[in-house]
Order: sequence, then structure tokens, then C-alpha cells
Amino acid sequence: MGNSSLQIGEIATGSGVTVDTVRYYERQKLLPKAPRTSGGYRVFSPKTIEQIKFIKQAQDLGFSLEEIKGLVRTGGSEECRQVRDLLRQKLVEMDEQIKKMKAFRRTLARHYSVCNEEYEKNGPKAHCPVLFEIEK
Amino acid sequence: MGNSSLQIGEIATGSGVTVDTVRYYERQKLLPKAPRTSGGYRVFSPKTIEQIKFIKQAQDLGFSLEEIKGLVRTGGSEECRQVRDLLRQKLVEMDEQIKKMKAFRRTLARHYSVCNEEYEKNGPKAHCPVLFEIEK
DNA sequence: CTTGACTCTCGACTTAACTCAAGGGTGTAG
DNA sequence: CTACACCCTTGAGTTAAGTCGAGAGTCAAG
Repeated sequence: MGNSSLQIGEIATGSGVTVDTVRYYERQKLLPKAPRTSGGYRVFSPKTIEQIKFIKQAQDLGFSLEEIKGLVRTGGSEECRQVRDLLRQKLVEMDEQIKKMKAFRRTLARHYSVCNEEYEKNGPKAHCPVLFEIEK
Repeated sequence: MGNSSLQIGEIATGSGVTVDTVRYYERQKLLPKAPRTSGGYRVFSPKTIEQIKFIKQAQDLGFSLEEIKGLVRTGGSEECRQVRDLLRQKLVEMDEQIKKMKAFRRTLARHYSVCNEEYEKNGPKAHCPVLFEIEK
């Protein structure tokens, strides 16, 4: 039974966001409503830090907060099947996304080598052939 | 020598954006400044459509317009080496991104199977164990 | 030579996801 | 008891990437 109640500033620094963001996430229902002390201070459990990291990670991958809310269902009254179905759908979407990323990576790699060859041949003043310059 | 001059509406429908967006991209220098007719209408070549599709594709993968501008260098006066270096850097970033996507996919997949098992066991009223509910 | 569809600019509005400022309470150390 | 670092709410501001409206010009068809 370690000391497991943190205040908002500790949550913020622990998870790499600002206190404003933590409050914002609570308002947006991405985090459960934190209980309060008699003085009105929010009280958090340490796992809130992990929750925020999860949110940030998903966000970094292009999920909107609205979508993340779906992945996270703070409400608790949601039925398990709904969450499960949403997760399955997200998995499919991610597979597509990964595929697209790889394809785009190949596109960029091709641009890179065209660009590189041109540079090797004509030096720094080369007329860059990438994309919009490709249009000859 | 096919007919190769389109007006903004054709570009827009051809690339799946609005005319406002095309003008916006021109203002933001994501597209070269289109020449005008005597009447002031912009004149585009059909490859503008491909250029816009490229932009949209990159954007869909999480690049900001500012980053895409870097990949695209409408200016023409840029040195080839700079573009090449930027491309190389972007390739590295994309590799990281793809790696992260795969890791997150695994996270979601784990959530999915936990969720699914719970559902199989306790039916639709199951207490969903995913993430924020994991904190039993 | 008048429709009607299309285009032009300019400036204001929108949405997402914060971010900040003002004005005021809380809590603990000295 | 008084600093001082925290915390609170409310409401306004910010940035990115469009989106919309007003008012006006262009151009092919009839």
C-alpha cells in the first residue's frame, strides 16, 4: 500500500503534458473525473500517468481525441462488445494505415534516389528533379 | 500535344478537394503560382492533380502542410542537396513511425483479446477490462 | 446582349487541441 | 501569521487547415 495519490502537477510532469492539458482531458472525458480533496484539489492515482501516455501515443499516430475517447470509454457503463468491436475496427484501420505508410515510404525513397543521382551528377546547383520539378 | 490546360474547378474535382483548397494551397506555396488568362482565371496543367494527390496522401499520413512544403519545394531555386537531405531525414522518421504503429497495433490487439475473452465469458454485460477499466 | 455557370479577391468564420491570463483559494514551512 | 508554491474556475486567445459569404468579373451558349 504505497502512497498512491498524486496531485495534478505531478501527473503533468510525470506524463509530459501541462496541468492545463490534464484538466482539458478531464473536461473532454478522456480521463475519469478525478475526486477532490476538501479543498477542491483533484486527486489522481499514479496510473493516470499511464493513461495520459496512452493517449499521447495514440495521438502521435494520428488518432484524434474523439477517436481515442472511443478506444478508452471512460464512462464504464459501456458494453464490452461495443468496445471490442471498436477495437477490431481500429485494428483493421491500423493495418491499412501501416500499408499506406510503407507505400509512401517507397515513394519518398524513389524521390530520394532520383534526387541523389542528380546531385551526384551535377553537384549542388543541380536542378532538383523531385516531384514538382519532375514535371518536365 | 493533348489539351493540357485546366481551370480550377476541374483541378478541384479531379483531385478531390474544393476550389478553395486549391487556392489555399497556392497561397501557402504548396503549389506553384498558376499563370492567369487575360481575364484573371488561373490556368493549370493536369499534373497539378497529381501534385494535390501527393499532398493529400502525405497529409493523410500525418505530415503537416509545413512539412510537405519541405518535401515539395515549389520554389525551384532550392539546392538539390537540401531537398535530398530532407528526404533522407523524412525516410528515417517514417521508419520510426512505422515501427511505432506496429507497436501500438500490438497494444490494441492485446486489449482486443482481453476484451474479447471477457465478453465470451460474461456476455454483453461484462465489465469491460480495457485500459481505463483495467484499473479494477 | 443576356443568362448561367464559373471564376476572382478579401475578409471573416470554423474546428481541434490546446494555452494563457485574471482573480482567487489551499497548504505547509518558517 | 505570512510567504510561497500549488491548485481552482472562467473565459478568451492561438494555430493549423481549411471553409464560407459577399460582391464583382469572365465567358460560352442561345
